[in-house]
Amino acid sequence: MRLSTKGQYGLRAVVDLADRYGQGPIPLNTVAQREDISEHYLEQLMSQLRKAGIVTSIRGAQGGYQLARPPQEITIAEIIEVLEGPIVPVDCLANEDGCNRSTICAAQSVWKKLAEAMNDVLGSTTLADLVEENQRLRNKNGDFMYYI
Amino acid sequence: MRLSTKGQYGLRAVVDLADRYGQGPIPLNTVAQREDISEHYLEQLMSQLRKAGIVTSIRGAQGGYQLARPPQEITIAEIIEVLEGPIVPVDCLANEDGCNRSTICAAQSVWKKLAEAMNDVLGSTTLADLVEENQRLRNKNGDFMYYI
DNA sequence: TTAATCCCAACCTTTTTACTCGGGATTCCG
DNA sequence: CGGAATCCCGAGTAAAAAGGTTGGGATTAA
Repeated sequence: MRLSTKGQYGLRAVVDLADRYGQGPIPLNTVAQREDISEHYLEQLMSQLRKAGIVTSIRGAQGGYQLARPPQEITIAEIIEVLEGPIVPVDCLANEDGCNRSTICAAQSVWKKLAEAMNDVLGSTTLADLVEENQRLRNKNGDFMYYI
Repeated sequence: MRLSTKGQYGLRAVVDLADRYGQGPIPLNTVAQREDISEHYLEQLMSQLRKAGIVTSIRGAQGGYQLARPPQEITIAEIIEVLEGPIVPVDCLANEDGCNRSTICAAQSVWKKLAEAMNDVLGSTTLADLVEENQRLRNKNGDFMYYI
């Protein structure tokens, strides 16, 4: 019932990008350092996110990654789905064919309700919400950021 | 983001017992056969559920397992917690100490909301609800059961 | 006494996780 | 133009978790 580090790292990295949206491409090594994630490993996650259209990349010197869309248009559900697959507690909800017991399995009803609740939360939260949360945390910590 | 088979099998087995609550102990092999689960593997799960006070066992011939309490007093959350650990999407919510980034990590806010939603669903559904659902499914399938 | 049952610990195989490694392709900058 | 900074890609790998299996011991009803 846990996310793997892919989902956790991936979200942190994307929030990091969201925090700097509009400031041009951010090289991966700075994200990796700030978030304390292995750069090479993070690279693999970013590759998936790029192919899914969540971030874009610019190669070469002064290159890096940036969000493909404004933070308020990217939900957490989208990000997690890319990195962890469909947001469902059991496989038989994800596979079109379903499990062979679906017509006789009461358990499925509770898994359906659970899947719905999870998607509600993750689908209604956007990166903009987390950027705002970050702002709030920074203020609370008296750790103000000065932008030039 | 998926339950392991422990949670899935375990719930199915317990629902099976709930369906027969009040009929005395049910031997494990009949549950295993009905639910199509390896008997020895299921045994390990039942052992955990017994130690957690969800089922009781009676040894010897004519023995078996039964619910320790009426179905309406056992939530799905309880069962899943025994078999899968705390119902949280990330470890840093489960460990008392939390992660070392907790004061600066916006991601945690969304994981908290998610954990809450999951616990709401699983904590408000009881085995009685699933027994009822089973009844409904049986009726829909025209598969009536006759009890002697 | 015997068959049915639960109880327990150890072992095993496969898959997944969480990386690391090495090198190639682009692009900016001086 | 050359070199440094980047992203891109595929393979390899060690450790952990998943999903069991095996074998035997303890209890109890009939």
